[in-house]
Amino acid sequence: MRGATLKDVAKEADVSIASASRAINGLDNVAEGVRTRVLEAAARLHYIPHGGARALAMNRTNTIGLLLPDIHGEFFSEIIRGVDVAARAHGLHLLVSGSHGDIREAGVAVMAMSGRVDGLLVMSPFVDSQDMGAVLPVSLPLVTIASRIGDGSSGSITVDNFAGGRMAVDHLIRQGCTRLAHISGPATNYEARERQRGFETAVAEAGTHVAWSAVEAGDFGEDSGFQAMRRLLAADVRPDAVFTGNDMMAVGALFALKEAGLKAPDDIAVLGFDDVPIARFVQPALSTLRVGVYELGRQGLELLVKALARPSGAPSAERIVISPELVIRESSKKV
Amino acid sequence: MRGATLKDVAKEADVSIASASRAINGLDNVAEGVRTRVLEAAARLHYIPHGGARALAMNRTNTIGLLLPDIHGEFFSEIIRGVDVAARAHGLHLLVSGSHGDIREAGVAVMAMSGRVDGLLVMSPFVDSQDMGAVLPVSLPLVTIASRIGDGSSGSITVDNFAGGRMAVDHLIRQGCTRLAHISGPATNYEARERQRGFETAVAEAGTHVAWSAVEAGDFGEDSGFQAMRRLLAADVRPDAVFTGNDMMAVGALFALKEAGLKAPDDIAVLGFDDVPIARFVQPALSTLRVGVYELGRQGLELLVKALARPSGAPSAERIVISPELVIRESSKKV
DNA sequence: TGAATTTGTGTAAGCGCTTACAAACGCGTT
DNA sequence: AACGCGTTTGTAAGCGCTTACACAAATTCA
Repeated sequence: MRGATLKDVAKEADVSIASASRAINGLDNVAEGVRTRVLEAAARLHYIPHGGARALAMNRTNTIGLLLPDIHGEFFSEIIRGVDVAARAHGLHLLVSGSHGDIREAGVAVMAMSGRVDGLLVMSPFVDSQDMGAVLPVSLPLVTIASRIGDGSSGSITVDNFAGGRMAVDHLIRQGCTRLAHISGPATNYEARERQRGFETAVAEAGTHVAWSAVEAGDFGEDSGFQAMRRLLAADVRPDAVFTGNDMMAVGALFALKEAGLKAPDDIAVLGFDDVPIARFVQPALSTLRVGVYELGRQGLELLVKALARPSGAPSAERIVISPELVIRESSKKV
Repeated sequence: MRGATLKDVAKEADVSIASASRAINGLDNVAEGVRTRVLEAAARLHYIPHGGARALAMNRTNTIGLLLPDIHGEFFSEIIRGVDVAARAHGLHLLVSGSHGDIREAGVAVMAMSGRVDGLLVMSPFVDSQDMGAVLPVSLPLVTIASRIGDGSSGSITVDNFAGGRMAVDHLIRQGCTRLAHISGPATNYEARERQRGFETAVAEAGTHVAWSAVEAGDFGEDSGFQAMRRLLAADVRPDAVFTGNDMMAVGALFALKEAGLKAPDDIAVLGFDDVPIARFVQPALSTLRVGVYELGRQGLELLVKALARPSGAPSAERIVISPELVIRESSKKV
């Protein structure tokens, strides 16, 4: 049972297809009689407009494409939610594509979206995202989220990870810690690198306040945090504070601490990054740098909507930078 | 800079638009010379096929619509991920629409998807979802996830919440508990009702094994679990085991317990439902009934793919029922 | 060598919709 | 009665693509 088309409705109402279209879209240049006849016919036939066809004819899909690296965990759920809520407010739909391990895959996804979306919201945390520019269609308005794609022509919304790294060190020093360690995220991740850079910069600037510092490699996964903390504990000199590249690694680190019979924050203060929901529930509750992920998604979409509204020769590529916010819970509170 | 069209490519390669189409789509009835000429021209012009137009012409969008009640929290993130991974494996795209408070909204979303998707994956946990059938277009293949929409014509994948409720009671009794309480989910939620029904049925069947039982109302939110547990504790007779309609309420209940200076499982055993990631991290680690949410999404899509492959007069509406799995952690371990 | 294929290519008719344009129909004016 | 005007309507040309069909060219086979 193929759905009825506008042609069917027009025939049923005994008017031209053009009039039917006008009536259905509520244009005002239609006689009342015709309008009701068309609307009744449409109802009778269970007519539902064909979005695809309409999009083709109007050259507007009312859909935006959302490209994510990997839809895993609370982080992405929040991004999607932020984007979805904002999109819905603007009457836009969401074509989502996740799980892109690398740029090539993302490129394929972009191709496939071409002609189905009015704009693109892209999150690509890979360090080499620069090259992404080559893959993206020039003709589509684009906003990047927390990515390094800095081709300038696109809008972007990013988190100030560097500042976050510095805030972490400042906080830890203020708690009286002097031996700081950082468990870093994957080297291929731009955000992870920035956080680490913030850490290192702040440590360097702190001068004598920091007696010792180290960086241990992790990969954003809980277990890598666990392992890294173990290594830290096994070494000659132990840190009295550990700042991790994200919350999940902090959770892992907390477990390693417990395993070693140590306690946070008394023995070692622990500070995460992101403020995922779990952070509130672990023991001790995890101090962290909150990133308003929902806002990231929401504002990202708003930015894109603005870009869409602009005449096509979009000049001003707006940029938003969000600062992380220090959330002090138990795991880092020494005083 | 509008993107190049097939026509442009054809002109550039000096062939007919039909040949260009064939070359690009890799059909075999094209001379090698023509093929390379077209491909080169396409590359030169940065041609990207217009998905929308192709969909219209072929009457196949390679997109499936995903309708969710509300994209919140880990649960939905996992569903989306399951669906996305499976979709990608089949070369399908995902048009996602979330945050549907009620059926009317969902209906609007469905309309908007019409003509943009080949099939629909719907999750609508509302008790009155029966009526949803009216809203859904008859012409589209449909699979429901964890919903009550039982119009028979559609495939479905559901969780055996009733069985889960019974398993909860069985487990609690086996731990030696005799005074069982249930903190229920919202009455408007079909899954919540089934879990409760399982609880009540099992209690009734347990005869003298259960000395006392009660049901306290919650709404799936953490705080409602907290409040409900408080009420339970304030009453004359206290339960020695509490089974909650989902994990978040269990988490809230755990906090209420802590507030009252009581301990789980020693004073009161606590058992949740869902096995969200947080369950592993709370103190004590939460026992729960695991629902393979990722699998729910993945298999839901697989079901839909099967339905799509079937000739349009789809007769067999396949149904899958997943049983929850008891995950015993600390919060319910008395022995 | 001519007929019967087997290619390869172009023409054109859609897919379901919107929308410029022109035609048709009132209507009040002169 | 002829005119201009504003309102309704239908005709038709797209949107960018696929694909049935027809036709020409390059085979093959008797």
